[in-house]
Amino acid sequence: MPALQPVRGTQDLLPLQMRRHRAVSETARVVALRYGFEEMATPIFEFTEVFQKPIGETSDIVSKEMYSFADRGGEHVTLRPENTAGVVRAVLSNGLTQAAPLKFFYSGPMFRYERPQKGRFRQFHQIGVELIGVAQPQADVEVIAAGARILDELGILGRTELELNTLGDTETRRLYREHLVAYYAGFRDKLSEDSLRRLETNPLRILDSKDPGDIAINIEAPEFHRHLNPLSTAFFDAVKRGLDALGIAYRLNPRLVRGLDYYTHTAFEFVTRDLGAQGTVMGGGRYDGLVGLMGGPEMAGVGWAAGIERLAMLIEEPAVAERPVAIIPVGEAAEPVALRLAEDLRRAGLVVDQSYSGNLGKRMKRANKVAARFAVLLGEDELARGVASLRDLDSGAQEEVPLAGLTDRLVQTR
RNA sequence: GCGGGUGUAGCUCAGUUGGUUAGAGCGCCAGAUUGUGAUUCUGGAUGUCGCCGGUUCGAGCCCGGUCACUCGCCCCA
Repeated sequence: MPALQPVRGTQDLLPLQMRRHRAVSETARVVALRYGFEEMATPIFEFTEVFQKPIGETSDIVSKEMYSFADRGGEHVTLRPENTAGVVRAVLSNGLTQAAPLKFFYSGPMFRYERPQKGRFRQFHQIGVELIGVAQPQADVEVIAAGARILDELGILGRTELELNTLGDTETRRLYREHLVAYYAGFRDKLSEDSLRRLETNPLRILDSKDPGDIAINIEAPEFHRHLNPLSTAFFDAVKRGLDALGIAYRLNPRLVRGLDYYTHTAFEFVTRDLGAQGTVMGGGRYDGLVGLMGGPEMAGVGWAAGIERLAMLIEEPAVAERPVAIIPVGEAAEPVALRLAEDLRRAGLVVDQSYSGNLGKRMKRANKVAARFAVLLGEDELARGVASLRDLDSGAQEEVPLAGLTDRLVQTR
């Protein structure tokens, strides 16, 4: 039995779970389309450099979580750990910068070499939207609104809370970072090991530390909002006003930072308490500067990504699609008739289940197992009279229906 | 990468201070019912006790290692 195991951190999506995934990605796709985001897809692997610089050399993702390898031609490629960099690469590769604003929706697998946990996998799936080429705060508001709408249509908006913060523009961020490093430098002997490391890699992260000693130090740390320049403040105010106007509730969280280097201004996360340690269900923000960083023109951008597995764990069991009609031939002579009838019904759009062997009792059991709504019984005596016995499997009522009118009859009962 | 917990049938889980043929429920298969399912009754099959090694007369149980899952840290979706 322990024969073949899936690779650590990967999982099979059997029909039960696949239905949940499909419900999430399909709901998201339909809603995103209403907001004007068009579906697109990029390759699941790219040249390593596509991710390296944008995400940041010091980020956890690039420094220790990427599936990178040299292919047979010696090219250094990486399984995508996230999709924003890939989308921006596609924009540049296809010369789409002239067509801004660009609005994209995507859905697909991502790969990170992390320690698996509840709601955390090495191959996982994300849905996401990107709005590229709009520097106005309305874009942030629309992107967040689309996310909230999707969560709402999935029936889980009430189980999440929107946390909001601003990272300021590039200038603000650079100055604040300098202040922070200067402040923490005075506590080198008191900071936790993790935070000492963060001081080198991403000092903003120290603000988010859970270490009691760090928390004490953080009380006196320079406050970010005091370093925001007027432009950044005005931008953030406009985003908040927009959300207020739409009635989208949020909680300001000055400690909310993003793991990826390319974020500026708005940062947000929809979090839940229902998934243990992996509370973030959707996260994103503004990334002005990313397009330029990747070699394109200076171009604004804002977007989010959400984990399909995490969302799938939160939603109600999706209803199974349409219940099938079970075709049950009795005797050799009925087999070809049943085969044709099944085709006719399918052509008419009905879901049809066929049984392959066994006596009538066995085939009825199968019909029951696949949750068939009706069973169509075709025996010698029915054939002789050009009829079929139509059995309602819920009520048990059974009647004879002329074969010629069977399709119409079943289509009407859908 | 660090710390804790758990691995027994397809699934959920019992299994006494180490003791001889390892159990239950559900599911599965068959029969009661050779043209009528989901109910009921009767019967049946299924295990490298996660894996490797050690201790012991004897290991599902104790010890070491390993793999997987899981919870927390880290990080994030």
